[in-house]
Amino acid sequence: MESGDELRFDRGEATPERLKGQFSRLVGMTAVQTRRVASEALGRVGAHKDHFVVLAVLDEFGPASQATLADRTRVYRSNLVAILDDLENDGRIRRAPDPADKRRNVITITESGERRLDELGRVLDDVNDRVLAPLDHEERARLFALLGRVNGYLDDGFEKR
Amino acid sequence: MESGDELRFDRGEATPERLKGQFSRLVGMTAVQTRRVASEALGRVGAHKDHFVVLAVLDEFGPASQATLADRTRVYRSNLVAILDDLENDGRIRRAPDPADKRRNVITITESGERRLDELGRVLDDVNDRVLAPLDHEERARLFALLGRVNGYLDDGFEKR
DNA sequence: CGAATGTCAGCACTACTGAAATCG
DNA sequence: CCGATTTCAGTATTGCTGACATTC
Repeated sequence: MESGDELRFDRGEATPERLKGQFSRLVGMTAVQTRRVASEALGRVGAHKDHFVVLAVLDEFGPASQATLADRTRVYRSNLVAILDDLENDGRIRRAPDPADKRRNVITITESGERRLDELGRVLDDVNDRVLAPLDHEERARLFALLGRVNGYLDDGFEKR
Repeated sequence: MESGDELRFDRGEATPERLKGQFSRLVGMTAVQTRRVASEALGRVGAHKDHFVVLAVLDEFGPASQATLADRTRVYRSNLVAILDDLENDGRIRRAPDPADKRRNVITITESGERRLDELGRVLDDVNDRVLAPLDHEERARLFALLGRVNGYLDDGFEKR
């Protein structure tokens, strides 16, 4: 057996350590553990992952209907309803019927929502720092770039629904 | 504002694109999509993610009790039962009471199980190739190394239960 | 009429907890 | 008696589907 290789995912007949070559397992375990840290930290301030996502795209793209909000956040329209209920009850967003199209609601972030976004952003930045602690600045950038390319490819080249 | 950086996850006051700097979101979305491809491919041959994992560690570490098998695979003991039921019914493993300790079962992979392992390994290798298509050989190795370090850190430094 | 929108109800899957029964 | 092992029952969360009423 040849040695020296950091990791083996190349097609060998009977690979000794098959598990470590499985990307689905590696990325899956990392995601589960990262999610646990993130949702625990968010839960401590009474927030949910999607609260941040919705506020972030509202801040970045401006007011929008729930349908386009669902597209931008990748949160399903059906699940978005409860998230917006939460945010509305806390005064983080406004949900007003669109006069131009009575089917739609126009969702707008409030100033309270902007503050909340900053708060949640700090919480998640801290989570990032803790989870990515073993990597230095440059390595984190490389990891983001590589994962981002895989993710983008799965979105596009793999056909959407 | 400096430019030219591929991605920004460094702490800037009001980062314009906050979403793209969130590791939890990036790794989460990638994991979900990768899992979909993997479990679809495995489902086409009537298999489950954990079937492969269990067979792989049995092949690598040899016969073991369900408890140690659960530790090695990171499949919960409670969930492991059904997985072993499946594999046993298909003749992929043998489950025999341990004479030395009547609480335990000794799980052993059969020759049919070895063949199944090879088959599932090929299926998952193919999934890897399809999911990681946008990355060349070297980039895949880098991604594995980086993700592996984060994952290992979350296992150790973050304490286990 | 067909299509889009917000909403609700529910399903599937995964990760996880708790407890009972058996045995060391 | 305490602890470990297998098993079962059930929970929580997430991603996802389908249907319905309203409106374009």
